[in-house]
Amino acid sequence: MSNKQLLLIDDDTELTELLSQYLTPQGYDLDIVHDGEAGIAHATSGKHYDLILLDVMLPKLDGFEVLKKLRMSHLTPILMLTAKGDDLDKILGLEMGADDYLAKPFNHRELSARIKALVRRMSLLPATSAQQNLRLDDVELSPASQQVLCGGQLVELTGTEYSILHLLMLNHGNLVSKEEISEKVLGRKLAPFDRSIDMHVSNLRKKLAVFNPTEKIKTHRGAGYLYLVEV
Amino acid sequence: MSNKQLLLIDDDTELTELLSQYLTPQGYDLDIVHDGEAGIAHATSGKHYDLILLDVMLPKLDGFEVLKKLRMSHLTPILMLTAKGDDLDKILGLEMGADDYLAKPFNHRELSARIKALVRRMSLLPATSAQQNLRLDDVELSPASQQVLCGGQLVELTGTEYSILHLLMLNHGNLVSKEEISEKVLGRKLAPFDRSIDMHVSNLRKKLAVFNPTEKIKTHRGAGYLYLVEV
DNA sequence: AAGGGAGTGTAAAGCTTTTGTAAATAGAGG
DNA sequence: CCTCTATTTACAAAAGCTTTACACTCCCTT
Repeated sequence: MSNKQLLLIDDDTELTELLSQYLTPQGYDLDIVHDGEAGIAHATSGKHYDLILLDVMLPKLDGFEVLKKLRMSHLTPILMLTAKGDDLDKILGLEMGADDYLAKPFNHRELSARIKALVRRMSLLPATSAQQNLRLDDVELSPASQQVLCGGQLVELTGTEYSILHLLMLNHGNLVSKEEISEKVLGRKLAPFDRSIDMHVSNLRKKLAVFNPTEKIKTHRGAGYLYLVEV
Repeated sequence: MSNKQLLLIDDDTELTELLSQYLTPQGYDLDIVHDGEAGIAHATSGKHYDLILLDVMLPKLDGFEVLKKLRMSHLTPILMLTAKGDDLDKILGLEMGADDYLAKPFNHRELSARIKALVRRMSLLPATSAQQNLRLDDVELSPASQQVLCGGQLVELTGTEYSILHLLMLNHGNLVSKEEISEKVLGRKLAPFDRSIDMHVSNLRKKLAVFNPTEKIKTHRGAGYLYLVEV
């Protein structure tokens, strides 16, 4: 299982065939689908992908739509491919959350190098922990299903609550500022009188307290929040 | 959150000037150097950079050399720029550890989008809790969680108390004036009859004494405070 | 050695800022 | 239109910072 798992979403079967032949010998396991809906289905199926190669021109759901939907829940690196050499496409793609962009027709070795660079970058850092289940005391969070169990009981969280809990748990024992939560979870800068984070944390505490009244999220006034760990 | 710190290494002053004008308003702080050696010097100076923009054609030490040297010790994302649109160049750069590669002349918006993508990707990773814990005798201070343990027990400090203790511990054995405390911790000049610092120090002593009655903060009348260390 | 001013310790009060949370509102997706 | 979430609003409560007040201490002066 040391092979890197890639998901290729492209309707050009000639190209996918070629890439498969090219990338497989280099130590990649390639899943190939030919339309946007299938792409989403695979990417969210629970299987872990190290990288997603995403074509822009796709049947059913175009690449940008796929990107947007995936980014709502997944942080998997995405490299976009497009037939158009159009700059606007690039910029849109990158600003919407893609990690890299390559215009067709591309040099296979460049694609390979870019894949390698992205995978290397991601694996150098504890980013993989973002995909792993997290368990702290009686709270268990599973990124694959986006579910949280507290003492074995399912806790019904909204997407945002889940993301905040995930961020806090990833950084357990470390202070996480509201600025950071806002930028990483809500994707925007924290505005002066924005109380959203407070509300989400409040709701999160309320939901967790149903199963275990022990306070897990500590407030550091003026600084942020901290997920407590047993010492 | 504060501005992202970029290091631009390029000998083309016209271009660096242009990029500076283009990127600064977008919320980046740009340090610019014009040769490879200075680039290495800056990158390894201890200052944290979120991203390094590196030209290939450089005086003294070319971009690939800089890349190779930097990668021996640093994982800072590197985006390479080059005048040649040569695919081989790109591949080489990426394989040597660059994270992205852009050929000149490039569209500024594409550069901006690629910078944003890299910075975004990096900042999604767990916060760098690089700051080191400080431990003096039985007092242990952890910058990551902004918590203080005394004899293994958590001491509940306010933000200001924590900051003052941090400052004193950093300068343990050295006198720290009230002026300095006021400016570094409270962010203002010490006013004539301001007793705030005295109060904070008083509270700090009181809280630390709960766990260990040994006096740790000594007053130097008319001069400041001093964190005592065992000899 | 006594007196007194300046600096310090600290309790308590006052004030400001931040946070918790219920409730209203806005918005997305059916 | 209904439902589920996210955000905004509003207000109370809490926490923290500063000010005030007064006792005490150091040290210089006489």
